[in-house]
Amino acid sequence: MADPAADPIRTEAFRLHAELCKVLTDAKRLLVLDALRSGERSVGELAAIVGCTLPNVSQHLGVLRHAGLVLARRTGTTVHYRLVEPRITAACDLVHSIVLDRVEHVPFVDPRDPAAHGAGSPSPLPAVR
Amino acid sequence: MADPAADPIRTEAFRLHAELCKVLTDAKRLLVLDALRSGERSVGELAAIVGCTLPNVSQHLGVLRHAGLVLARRTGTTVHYRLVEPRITAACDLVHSIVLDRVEHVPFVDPRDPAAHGAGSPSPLPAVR
DNA sequence: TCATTACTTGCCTGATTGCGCAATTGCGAT
DNA sequence: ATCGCAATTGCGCAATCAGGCAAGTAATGA
Repeated sequence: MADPAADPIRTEAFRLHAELCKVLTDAKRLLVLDALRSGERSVGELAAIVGCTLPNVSQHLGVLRHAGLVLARRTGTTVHYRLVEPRITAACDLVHSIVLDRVEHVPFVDPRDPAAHGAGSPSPLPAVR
Repeated sequence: MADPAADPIRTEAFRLHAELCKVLTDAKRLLVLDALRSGERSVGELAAIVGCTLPNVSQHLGVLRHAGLVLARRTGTTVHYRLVEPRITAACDLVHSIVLDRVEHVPFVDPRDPAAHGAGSPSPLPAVR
């Protein structure tokens, strides 16, 4: 049958792929990656840029570090982070361009607006034909 | 200050970006997207390819459809799905290449192997310097 | 109309995730 | 040694998510 779902290393590759994508599912982590495009940043700087507490950004950096997307370098008491995987940046650019295309056509809706419900569901399902 | 974290539409863009990435955090959904590269597939076919139940793959297709990554076309009783966003495919290729590079250097470890612990954590933290 | 095939949706449960807060570590200076 | 700053870690809570199962819908054929 040559069932593609039965190939263990292929399955494993897609599992790792999904796991790597999980790292990119937080807006703050994406902001961190974006901030690191311009070069090294300390944890404190990143906390200020992202706009959250230092422990919080540190945890996010831990996730990114564990995933091998950033590298830490210590100087005295401060730790500087930098990007190590340019392909992630490229992938983020692609996804981000999709999002930007979409917000272009849908001017802007506040996600907390209770009046905007049912407006964000494309292609429900074809009824006939 | 021009605080980048204070720009609401920028923040919203990254929120949507993160949300779109959430769609890609399931191995089965990635397998579905991969299967659709070669053309349209019915839900039943995809269930067989991915190796799960039909309701399960249908739910995943619902997620992909809702995210605007696939489109459904009905013919009789069967529904055929196809890709609509080539940039997602390209982004997946990039991330997948990273994963493949990594499994190349780490032959293969079963994720359920209890003997392989602590082997998958790169760059713990720089101690000194 | 009734049965069958193909697919979708709803509901429930166990597992995961993000965040705030407090405690801790690591390092430099007094 | 001990104080202080930078960063990390542990813990508990609320929210989200994947998967299985049962029920519902849509179209075809008898």
